[in-house]
Amino acid sequence: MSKSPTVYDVAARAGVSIATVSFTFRQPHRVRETTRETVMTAARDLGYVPSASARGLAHGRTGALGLYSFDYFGQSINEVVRGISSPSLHTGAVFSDEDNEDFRLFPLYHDEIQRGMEAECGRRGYVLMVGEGGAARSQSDIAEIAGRVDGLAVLPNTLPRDVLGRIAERIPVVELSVPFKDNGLHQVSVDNFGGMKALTEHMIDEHGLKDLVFVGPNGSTDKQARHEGYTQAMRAAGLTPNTIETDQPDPIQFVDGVVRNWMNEGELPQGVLCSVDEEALVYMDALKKAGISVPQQVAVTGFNGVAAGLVSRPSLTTVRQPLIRLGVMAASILVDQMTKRSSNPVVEELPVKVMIRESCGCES
Amino acid sequence: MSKSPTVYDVAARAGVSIATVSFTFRQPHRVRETTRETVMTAARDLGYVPSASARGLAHGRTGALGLYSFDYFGQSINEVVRGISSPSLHTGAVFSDEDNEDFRLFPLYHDEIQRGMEAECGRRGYVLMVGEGGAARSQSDIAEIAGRVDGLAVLPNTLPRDVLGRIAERIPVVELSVPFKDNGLHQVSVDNFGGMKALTEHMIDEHGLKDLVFVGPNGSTDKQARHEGYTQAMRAAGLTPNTIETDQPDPIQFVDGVVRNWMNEGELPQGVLCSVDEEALVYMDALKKAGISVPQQVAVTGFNGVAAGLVSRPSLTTVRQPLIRLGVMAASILVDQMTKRSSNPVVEELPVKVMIRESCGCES
DNA sequence: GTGAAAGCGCTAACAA
DNA sequence: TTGTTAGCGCTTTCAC
Repeated sequence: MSKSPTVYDVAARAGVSIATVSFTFRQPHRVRETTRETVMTAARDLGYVPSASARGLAHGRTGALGLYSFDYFGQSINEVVRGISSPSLHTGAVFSDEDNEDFRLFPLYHDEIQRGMEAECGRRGYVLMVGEGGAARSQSDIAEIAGRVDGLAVLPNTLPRDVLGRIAERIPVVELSVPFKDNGLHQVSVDNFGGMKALTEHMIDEHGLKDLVFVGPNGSTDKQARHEGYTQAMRAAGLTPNTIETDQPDPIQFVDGVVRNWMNEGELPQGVLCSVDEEALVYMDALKKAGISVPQQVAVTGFNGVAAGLVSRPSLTTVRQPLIRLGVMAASILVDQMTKRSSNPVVEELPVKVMIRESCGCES
Repeated sequence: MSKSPTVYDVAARAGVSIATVSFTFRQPHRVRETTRETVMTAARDLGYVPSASARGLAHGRTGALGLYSFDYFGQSINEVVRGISSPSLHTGAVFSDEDNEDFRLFPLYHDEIQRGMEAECGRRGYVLMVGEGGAARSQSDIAEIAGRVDGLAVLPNTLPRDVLGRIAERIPVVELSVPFKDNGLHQVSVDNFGGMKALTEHMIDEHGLKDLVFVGPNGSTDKQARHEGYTQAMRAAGLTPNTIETDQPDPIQFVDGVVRNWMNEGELPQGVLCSVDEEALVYMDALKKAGISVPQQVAVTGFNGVAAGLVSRPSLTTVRQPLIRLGVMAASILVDQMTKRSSNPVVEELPVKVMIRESCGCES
């Protein structure tokens, strides 16, 4: 924690000017080899670490990209960690570190997106800064991260539109997983509609199921497209769409109730198409608890393709998003835009893939 | 991307000096309310976002904490993402976004630690910067992140000791998940030894098993402590420890081979104690494929407590690490150290909890 | 190939 | 309460 050595210290020790020190690091080819070595040695001896702040200030760019995520559960993750609030599954997220809380299914897809960004950042010479918060955050909070990066990727339901717009005036901003909106921002999403439509068709065509119910929270942007895909496939087959909104504070309990209700009424659906994997896992559990076998009596499917769906029994038929690639693409767009900024926003829609596994009734 | 407005612009527009603008943001109570509003309005109108670089430079601190992770598979995640290299399970990590690669079990515990740091950062007014890389990274790469943060948390097997030491001279550094070493760095780890010992004892005492084999990669620091716990519990019960190292390029294939071998020899162990959950899941799969039932014929256990172990069938008996809390603690130590630096390194060992589920033979 | 010097945008004394 | 001013550490012309 002693005061960090600066270019001045290195320069003094090496007997050169600070410009030479700077050149040695930034444009090594411009300094004579002997000089370079003298400087490098001095730097090493001193334990010199260039100040990113100073560099950023002088150079006009920070060298960092930002990923701004929703907070978990529409509230600060801080509170969740403190155990103040009860977990919920809306966002596909649940968790607590409490010893007696066993259930923790994070929105794993967020992690994968981040990983993609991280990778692309590394490749393009940037570092990644992560932030989180809900739409409620104040403008100054946002500045906290926007002022630190040269480009920003944001997940849905995080920053209000006007704030995003303001940030976008300074640095490129890409929205992830949002349905197309012509709002001037760059966008990267996946084919939620097509994926869900294909999956629904699989259930109808391959398994001959007719009574298929779609379950999922509403309000979430990309889930709407999935719902659309489901609806369209059902209609095309002359079937009646049927939707249950899981938008409840305690999804596990809610789903148990739904299943119980089905049994009381004596009318189990033939298949439950969930808008996210985590939800599907909950349904599988609830059905199992109720003595109903999946997929024999009721088929269940998810969406996203998180790892948990691979190890579940039965393994989960789902639609896999290229999450890593989403992150890679976001970072890539940002970096590209920083150099040659295009007049029109870049809009990418990545393909998804239906992953047929066991829970739909196919032998895996 | 138009040039960002600065304090000067805001000051001009508000008809005040730049100091007043600065005060308005940093010490609002020190400016008259009317002035404050004038300034805020001007700032909002201009879309002013303070430059973190300039602030960091002037103030002497960046306001960011760093988390430096291993790269996945001992190589750059970049290559992994590009699909250049084949996944491996050593680090509990496997993955690919390739459509035809279905197997992706990330080292989820890393994500949870990060989440904890993120939460604590938010609470303490910091942002989180993430970086990754192996011991092979050059010093300048490291500066890339070390020069940006006020404190750094590092996962094992990332930065070489001497580099860490050099960084620690400038900013607090905490090592995560390392067995205690008196190296002057702050350390946060969990009771790997005790956890594995307790789990082994459970298998011996509750299930009456005697032929228990420990499997896991060697080399990994915290796995050694787990191995120790296993060994000690076995010895204490008068049993002979037996270890298989899974340190292979293709763990799935390797494990299949191990199982096949057991069958050929006709000597299945009664229990397989894995050093990480992901490995346990692979063993369960391999045993299942070989027609061996878990836990009836062979019990299997893991370590870490990742979410995948909850949904697997049978669910995985394991030892849960308080991962979030690890991250929280790391960030907390860093922030604390920045203000009142203690002379001695802070060394914390967090407790773990044995999670008895189905794969050990207990009815869950 | 190297040095001198002018900022980059902001903070924090110190003055007023 | 507000303004003036001197840096913070580095990059980058422009001379030499």
